[in-house]
Amino acid sequence: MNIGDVSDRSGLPAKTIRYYEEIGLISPARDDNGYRRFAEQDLHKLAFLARARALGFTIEDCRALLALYEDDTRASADVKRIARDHLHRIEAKIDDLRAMQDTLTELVDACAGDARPDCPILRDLGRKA
Amino acid sequence: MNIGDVSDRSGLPAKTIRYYEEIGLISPARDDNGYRRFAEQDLHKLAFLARARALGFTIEDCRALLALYEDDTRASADVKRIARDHLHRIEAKIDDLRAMQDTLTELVDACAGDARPDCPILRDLGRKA
DNA sequence: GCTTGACCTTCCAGTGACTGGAGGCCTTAT
DNA sequence: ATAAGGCCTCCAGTCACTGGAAGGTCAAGC
Repeated sequence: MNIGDVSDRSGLPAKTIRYYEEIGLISPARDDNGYRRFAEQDLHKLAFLARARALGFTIEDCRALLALYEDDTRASADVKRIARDHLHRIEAKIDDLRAMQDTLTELVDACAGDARPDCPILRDLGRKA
Repeated sequence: MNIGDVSDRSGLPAKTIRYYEEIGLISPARDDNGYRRFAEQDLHKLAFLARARALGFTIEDCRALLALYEDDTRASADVKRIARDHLHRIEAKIDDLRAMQDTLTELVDACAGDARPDCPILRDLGRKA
């Protein structure tokens, strides 16, 4: 398979696949013409990475997860720790965003949104702390 | 006021304040020795920026909001549009994170987290699509 | 007057995870 | 033979800072 094929089958842009090779997540073989030649195993790794990234894991998390995935002697506790830490970060992020959402919703609701200059949003942003 | 004073009073790191000058959000005066000299008005702008950033507005949103803030002939509709668009992006982001949270919670709960290699998290990531 | 330490300055590089584009080689179909 | 499309590398840009190096300035204490 060339890069276009694995791109289609993994859903990852070719650019991203090249980037993953550059940072050492995958190591596809090369044909004589310099083209990357992907085996099924490479595709499988890319699909793994695509799903891990879709769940919001960082690249370094992905690197660790992939290493564990390929290590038959792993302890599931190591996987779980990575996932739980990531889950906590997501929950913290949600909390932050919810706080912003609450404030913004109030402000947007309070703003007339007409041609007049008076605006509770700007009043809030410009208030003395 | 020197940069350290406005940093303390606005809560923004000195580095960030210099950066805001570099990208044209503020234009503090300069003393003969080259030090930035901040007026109360500069501090007020920085506090405005700090609050807008804390609500998650992008720098370009902040630039637009600041321009509206200083424009007596503004229409509140323009402010409201920026805020509402931003609110929608936040809500979309929350939805994305919640979906991740749901999946991750399931996976973490399903994983024993012990010394054995068997792991539902990795099984999920490595499943054939 | 000198030193010390806390400020302040600019400039450069790095972050994360790509993404876009230039310039050029390779393959396939007409 | 040529044109289209796929592949290659390398460089730059994204966003909003952040860290650090190298050096100028200022106030206090000896």
